[in-house]
Amino acid sequence: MASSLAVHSNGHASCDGVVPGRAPARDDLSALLGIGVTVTAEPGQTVVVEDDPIDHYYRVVSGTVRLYQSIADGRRQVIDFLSEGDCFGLTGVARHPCSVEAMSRITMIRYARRTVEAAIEADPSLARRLFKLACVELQRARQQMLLLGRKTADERMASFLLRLAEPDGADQVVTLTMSRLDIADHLGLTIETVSRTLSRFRRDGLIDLPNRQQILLRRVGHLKALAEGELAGAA
Amino acid sequence: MASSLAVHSNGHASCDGVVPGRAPARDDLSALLGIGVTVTAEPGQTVVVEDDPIDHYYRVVSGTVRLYQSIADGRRQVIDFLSEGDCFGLTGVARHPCSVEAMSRITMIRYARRTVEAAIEADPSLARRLFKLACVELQRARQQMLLLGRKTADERMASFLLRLAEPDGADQVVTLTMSRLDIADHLGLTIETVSRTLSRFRRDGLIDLPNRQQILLRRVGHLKALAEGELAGAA
DNA sequence: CGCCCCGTTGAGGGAGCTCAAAACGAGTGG
DNA sequence: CCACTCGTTTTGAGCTCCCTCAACGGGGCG
Repeated sequence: MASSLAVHSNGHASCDGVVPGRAPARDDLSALLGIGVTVTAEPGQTVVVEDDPIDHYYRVVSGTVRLYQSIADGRRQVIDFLSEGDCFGLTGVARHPCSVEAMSRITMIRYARRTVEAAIEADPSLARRLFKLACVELQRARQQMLLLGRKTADERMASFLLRLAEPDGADQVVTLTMSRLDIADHLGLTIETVSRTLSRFRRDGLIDLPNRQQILLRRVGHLKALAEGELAGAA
Repeated sequence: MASSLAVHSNGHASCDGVVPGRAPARDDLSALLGIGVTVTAEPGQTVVVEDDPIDHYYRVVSGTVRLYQSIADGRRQVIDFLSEGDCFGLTGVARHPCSVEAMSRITMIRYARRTVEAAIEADPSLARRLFKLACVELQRARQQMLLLGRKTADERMASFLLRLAEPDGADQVVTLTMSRLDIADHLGLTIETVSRTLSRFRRDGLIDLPNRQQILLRRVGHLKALAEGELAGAA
């Protein structure tokens, strides 16, 4: 299942602890690490396989990737979606906790694990920043645990849409970079439930669906109430 | 809902980023931080409230606590159970991502946030260790996401039992420090489903239930297969 | 044009939830 | 030692939300 990877230098690809760094800390590492190896991959290609030993650290330059875990019969949990500026493979554990797959044609910069460790050695403040990044990721993961463990399909969908929208505005347009299947596997639902829920949101005037990639949030307040579970017994 | 806390010095209590450190790194911090303030709490008392600003770092000395998140109508997701040697409140974010509640009479050592930050300043290697701790936590959180998003009730229960057992042996005795309700809220199930699942496991010879607090694992291999989702279509 | 993939919609079923009651265990007081 | 209470756990019966299975629709591409 692990596919080859279009790498500019050599064909090997592997990474690590998977602490995707979000925007706030984007530049920190790249400045310290200097030049890495540019790597590209095609949609569907596997960059990293779960449980592989960790050899590299990656930073996404363009395109989108998904982090996921899976079990025996193919069930899959999409942990997160990463895009430009996000990182993964920062190590704290020996083996990859997730597989990483390209969702589009992607470009990444790859650094050897030793390079990163040397940089940490050279600049101790780097470790602190990595720690903060990891804490933010942890917070995200825990919010997702609440979503997966205790929210209804409607609440999951609303939470997901609002997270994609991020900067709060009145009429938000959300552009989906992932398929319905990816969304389903991220929210612990089936593709049909995702589709049905979106359709019902549209009928109820919560959103518009101009096309398959875009969603217009019409009643953000209502969606927020839904996401927070405040409309528990409502139609 | 936030209750007072029996604190030896003053009555204030609050903490932070919640990176519970597991056994491997237990001693690291305490050695560096020196003496903290001893704090005790009674069963059911709230030590930290979600979204509170983070002021302290805690280390559990005795007893058990639960970390959880909750939403409007009282639904609750138990993130983790912490016991002797585990830590929480290591900061990387400004506000508590979880509430923390005592499950038994507990003793903790509390350090001011500044103390911890000064220690990090003094010994840069500390940040690296914190980072690794956070990565381990992240890995746990992600495994739980897979469990919550994609596993059946049986698989969740089996996974949970095996995680409590940890050091693999033939006939493992697991002692539960938490109620059925806590288990349910950790596994994203109801108390009834937890109870029914355990009863069925007993009928099927997978476990014994000598009393309400103890579980004897009889067929560990079978439980493992269940936990990994390898018995997807079996009775 | 025709194929294929993805998304949508429909009908029916089942795993787990809800509501309800009984069983159990621990603590308390007579 | 027993009677009583109270909280937790177990068990039962019915229902619901979401899943499964299946068919249809539409856009992209050869």
